[in-house]
Amino acid sequence: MQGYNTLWQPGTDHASIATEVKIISTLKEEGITKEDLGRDGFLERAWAWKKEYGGRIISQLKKLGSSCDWDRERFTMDEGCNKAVNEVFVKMYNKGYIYKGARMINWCPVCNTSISDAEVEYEEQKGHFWHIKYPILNDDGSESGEYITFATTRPETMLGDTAVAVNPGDERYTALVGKYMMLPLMNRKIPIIADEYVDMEFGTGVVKITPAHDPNDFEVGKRHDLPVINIMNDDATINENGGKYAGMDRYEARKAIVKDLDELGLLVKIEDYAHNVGTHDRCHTTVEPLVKLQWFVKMDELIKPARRAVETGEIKLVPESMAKTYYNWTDNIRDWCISRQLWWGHRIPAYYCDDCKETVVALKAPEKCPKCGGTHFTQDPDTLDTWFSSALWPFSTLGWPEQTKELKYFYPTDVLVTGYDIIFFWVIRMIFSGYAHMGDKPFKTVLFHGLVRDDKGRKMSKSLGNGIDPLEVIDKYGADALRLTLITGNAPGNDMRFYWERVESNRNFANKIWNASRFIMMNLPEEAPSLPAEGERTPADKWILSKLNNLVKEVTANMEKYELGVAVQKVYDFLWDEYCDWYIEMVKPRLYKKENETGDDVRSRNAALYTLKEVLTDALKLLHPYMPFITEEIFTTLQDDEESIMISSWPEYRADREYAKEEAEIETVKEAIRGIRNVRTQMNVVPSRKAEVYVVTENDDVKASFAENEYFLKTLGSASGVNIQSDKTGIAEDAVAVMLPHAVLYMPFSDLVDLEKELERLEKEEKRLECELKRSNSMLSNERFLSKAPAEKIEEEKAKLADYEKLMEQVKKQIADLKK
RNA sequence: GGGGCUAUAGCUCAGCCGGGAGAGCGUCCGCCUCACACGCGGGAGGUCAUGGGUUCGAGCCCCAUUGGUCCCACCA
Repeated sequence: MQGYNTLWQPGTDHASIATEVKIISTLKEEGITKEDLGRDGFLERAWAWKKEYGGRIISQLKKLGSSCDWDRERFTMDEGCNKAVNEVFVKMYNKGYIYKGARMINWCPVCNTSISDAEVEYEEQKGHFWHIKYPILNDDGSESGEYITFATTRPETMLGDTAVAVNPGDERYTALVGKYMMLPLMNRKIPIIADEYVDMEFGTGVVKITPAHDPNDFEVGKRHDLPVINIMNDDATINENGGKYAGMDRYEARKAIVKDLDELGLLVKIEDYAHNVGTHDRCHTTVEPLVKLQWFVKMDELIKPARRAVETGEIKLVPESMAKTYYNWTDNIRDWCISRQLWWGHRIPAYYCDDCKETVVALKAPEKCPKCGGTHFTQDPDTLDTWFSSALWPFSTLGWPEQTKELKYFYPTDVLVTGYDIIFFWVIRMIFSGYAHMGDKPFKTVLFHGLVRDDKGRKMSKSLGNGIDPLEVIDKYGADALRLTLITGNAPGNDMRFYWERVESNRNFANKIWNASRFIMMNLPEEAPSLPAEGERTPADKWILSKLNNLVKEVTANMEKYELGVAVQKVYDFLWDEYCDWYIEMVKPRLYKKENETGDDVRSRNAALYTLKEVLTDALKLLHPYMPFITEEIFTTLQDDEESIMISSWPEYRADREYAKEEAEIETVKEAIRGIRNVRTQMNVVPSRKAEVYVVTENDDVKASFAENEYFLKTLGSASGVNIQSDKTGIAEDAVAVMLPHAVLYMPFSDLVDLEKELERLEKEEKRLECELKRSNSMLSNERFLSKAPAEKIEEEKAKLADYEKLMEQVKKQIADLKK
């Protein structure tokens, strides 16, 4: 395996709405608001709550044997990381990457706070569509007597209208574009403009534009340089810009305005209309879009190196398909609004002179205003977006801007493992921040995993109550089983559903390994077995070594390609099927001490024990990344050479451990045993009833290998005796046959077997072979296959065909014999 | 509205480079065989969403359609 310098970085905590909301709700129980506490008091409470909450988690982890410690946890909001955040903010501001600008935000008039898009809940409400008309003016300013009609769900916002828009392609209105109209009630002259935003098909194809109170209108207003007239106070009452409606609540004003328009004859009609309205998810008040000054990061330049890094492969995304999503974000990037109207977070290091309102951005509060010399400043009340500090995580947690030795060693790190849902929020921002402030990428590879959902495919959430507490899972089935469940069962970047059954089956696997290890340790002598001489290894020993050797090669390759699920599936199959179900069973007879032991018996037992132990040890190493606890426990008990599996070397592929001959030999024997078992089950033969087995083959190699491994047919195939011969001499005519590519096994079941059933079975086999022969023949007689397919594929197919033909011959002969 | 992901056994999912369809769970049959019943042995079960195309050959590559799902934006 390649070496990694990945650092398990300290836990961090960031400004977050969720935290603030949580704390506010705990305060609510005591009947106080955050304003009652004041900013400092609030932060103090927040810290206390955080510490208690975090402390609970840590004490649980400690119970599970973790060495984590609250004091060692480091928070981004502590002094060290706060310093990095300020440093970055000031640097970017001075370079012109951070600016202040107007932006539409969601405002909750009841909570008197701005809320994030994520906190806006759209609910369908029954409302009305008010159809209104505005009088069109002649060029000299007099009323033309013509009107333009449109519909609105929010008539009160007309007080802030600064235009009316139509689609530029809409022929109905082409002549009107550029003309002016009189805004009723306010007596303001406003233009008729053309903008793509307007949907010709919808309503009358006319939209009134209120840049200060609608996000789309705000964008339209920017494009056409329209004035932004704010008509509302923060508590959603009409302000002085609303003329005679000033002081009214937004809904009162709506009523009054509709009434007044009606009296002027400008209200065309009212229709019922159901539409989605944004509400605050906590108090369900209808949110009010308002224009406020916010801080922004200018993205067009900063994003370039981040896009290039993935393009050139300097940063690798796994799976690669995530690049599509990545580019979709980089190519449609907009300036990043980084200010949040919260208290729990990094406060923006911008200070305003109390006297001249000059803005000073600095690491510390300035003492003297550079413009007027004033000495009193007020810091900007806003905090930074969670992701602003998170974006600095790869280096801020390592002590930057100090050039610490951790920073030198761990930056850039190798792999970031994260969920695909935060490609935009976190991954992209870490990447561009890395290039901007460190001049280098933060990591070389990003490995994306999916999200864990519940068994119905829903996202786990508190409100649904469908979350799974990992500690509960660990309590029931163990941390290893949970880890294995989360790593397997899906490909990188795909979501997975959580099933208790899967955890249980992985617990069963852990149990299987545990029992296998117990069996081996039971049999290990006081003195560790010694390395056997080459000749002391049986074909079975070499077979399992060869299998392990290939496993090491494949698993290593898979892991280096981050195919973690595929890799562990192979280890799982090897340990359970090959090692436990076959090798241990094969080796058992050699382990038990006999009465009159020869030196060969002792040496064979030693070889078996040595092989059992070495194969298990290496397999445990392959499994360790997935199931660290059980593998470490077994490893340290099983051997004394190394202190911990964590620092042991990763197994390596060895050319001298390729035992092709023995592998083929044992596979044939396995095939024979499976065939025997199969026949016995189909014939309903009780396991206690042994049967004589005849191996008929003309091939000397096959004869030799059956001779060497005949006792497996006795121990695993319930054979009373094994006879190896070249023809059917001395075998009952009605013996049951098992077809192998290079031999036929016969079992004289005459008195147990139903002849009809046996014929049925053979005819089924004949049918299967017919299909295979047909397929293989058609491939090999296809000229285009022969001319275009690679030579090795053709050879492979020819060999298969030969095997099928041989088997077919045997089956036909047996059927004929039985029919006699 | 924009952009992803996805469709394979009854269920949940693998399937690496295009070359005879796999696992776990469930189900059926037989077994408490001295590591393990959280187990052992054997079996049944698939038109790889649909329709085209490329190829000697498609679960895999291309196009279209339909269903599921997520992210972003949002309907005057």
